[in-house]
Amino acid sequence: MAVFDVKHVGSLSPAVPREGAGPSPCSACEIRSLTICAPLNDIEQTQMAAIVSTVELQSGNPLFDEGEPADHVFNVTAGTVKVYKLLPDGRRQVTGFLFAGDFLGLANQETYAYSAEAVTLCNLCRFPRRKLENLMERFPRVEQRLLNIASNELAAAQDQMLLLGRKTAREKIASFLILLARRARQRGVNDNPVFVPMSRTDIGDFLGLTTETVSRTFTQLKKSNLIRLLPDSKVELSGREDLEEIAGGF
Amino acid sequence: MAVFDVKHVGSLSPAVPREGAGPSPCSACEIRSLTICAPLNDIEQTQMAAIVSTVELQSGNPLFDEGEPADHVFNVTAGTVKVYKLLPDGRRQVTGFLFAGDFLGLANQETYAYSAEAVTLCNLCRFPRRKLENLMERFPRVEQRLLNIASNELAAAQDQMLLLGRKTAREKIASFLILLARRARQRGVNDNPVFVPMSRTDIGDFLGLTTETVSRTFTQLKKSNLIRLLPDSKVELSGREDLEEIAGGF
DNA sequence: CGAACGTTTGACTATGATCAACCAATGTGG
DNA sequence: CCACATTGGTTGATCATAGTCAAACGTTCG
Repeated sequence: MAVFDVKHVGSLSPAVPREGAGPSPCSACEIRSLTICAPLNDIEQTQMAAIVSTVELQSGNPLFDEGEPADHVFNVTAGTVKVYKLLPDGRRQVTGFLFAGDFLGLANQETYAYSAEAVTLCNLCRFPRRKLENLMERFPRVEQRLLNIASNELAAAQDQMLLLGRKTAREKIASFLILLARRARQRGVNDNPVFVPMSRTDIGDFLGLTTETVSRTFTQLKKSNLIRLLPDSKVELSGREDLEEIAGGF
Repeated sequence: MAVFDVKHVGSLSPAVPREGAGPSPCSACEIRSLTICAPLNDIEQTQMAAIVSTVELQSGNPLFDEGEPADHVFNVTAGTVKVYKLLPDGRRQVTGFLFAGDFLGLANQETYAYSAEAVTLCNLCRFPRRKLENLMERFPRVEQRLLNIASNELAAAQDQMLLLGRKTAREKIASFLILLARRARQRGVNDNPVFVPMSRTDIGDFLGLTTETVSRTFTQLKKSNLIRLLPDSKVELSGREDLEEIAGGF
């Protein structure tokens, strides 16, 4: 029993023109510039559409688990996904939150090296790994794009190591809020108040803190008039300048 | 005044055959299978040699600093390099140690996002970023190789996040020793006793600990008969099985 | 209405940091 | 050649940040 629904977007065989009368969802894709499909022209896009399927994932449901065969890669088109690793005794490290446009599933192992789970209701494009690799042979620009994405992720990972290894709880929370705001801005979403869809536990597992410390630090920042907690998981960054300074470790 | 010496390996212009009578150092390269040059055939290798120069770097000297224009990428051929990021007040996070075969300098920014410095006497191959990019257009296998390397680094970064965010000092030190041993093994070097060329400060900055805690944890492991500290910066992993368990968080 | 869950707050604790002294090895200059 | 300084490492005493354990509160959902 699958925990998510899958729909095929294009025809399965490149020889057959795409089925139905309407255009493939890809041509209407509003976030293409953010995805791995960004460098494709119309013809190439059609070939991409032929191997892609869309996935809808309810909040809290797994996309895949660490150790599973890594048969697919994904592009988030809506919602928020978290990726994490576990220790045998249950300690968890969230290594990233993914939003619309973000790519997911890069690995050269046969199996996923981490688990992925929906934080909110999500939509994703799903590519069979093998078929995408074949396509990349023909479209080197997609491979370049992927290398570009990987480089960015690597830089983000290094920032996160600095945060985890050397920042205080206050600096971690400030950095986190600034990060969410920046990422919202990148995809053209309102960045103040910023939408914070994940739980205190998830935030703690991302920042190397406990939920209690996350909660305490939020109230502390609130009392300093640097943030305001609004309804619907929104946080107003009242003292954005100061938050940036705290986040930067000044 | 440069802190490192540079020698050109091949001719500067691809039109002119490589200078001198002897073969380029690349054809004698003992660690090619570990580097970005691995997928090159002889002809391609010659073109690569034309843009490469070699760098020797004394222990403690910088290769580049965060914020500098990222004009070159590097491949370590001998010795150990550390890469790190700093906070304004001097707090440091070492994000990685690099050994023979390791690639260095990936970034899509105009500037380096981190600093790199020699831990021991080092040799490196230096590639002008722009010229390598041009070469990659012609040799897509090098780009694939680079994507492969980036994927591996990303997986390693996620492991390190788990370590920094969720492991105890004891688990961090055990993980570190196991990591050094595994990496030594990968490049065909004796992995027990393992060579630990970096200082306690560097280890602490890599693991998110202070030098004192690193030192105390070493003595603690020593008293548990899991390791022995040998001369010449060697550490014997006496209880390797147990160390693996501790490192894994059991 | 009650159960379950996520969040907040409080009291106390523990892990690792800080501050400080000491030791061993290495290098320098008289 | 030896006194001395410097550096890296170890150990000790104390402290502070964040973790643990616990309780209460508010929301949401059967």
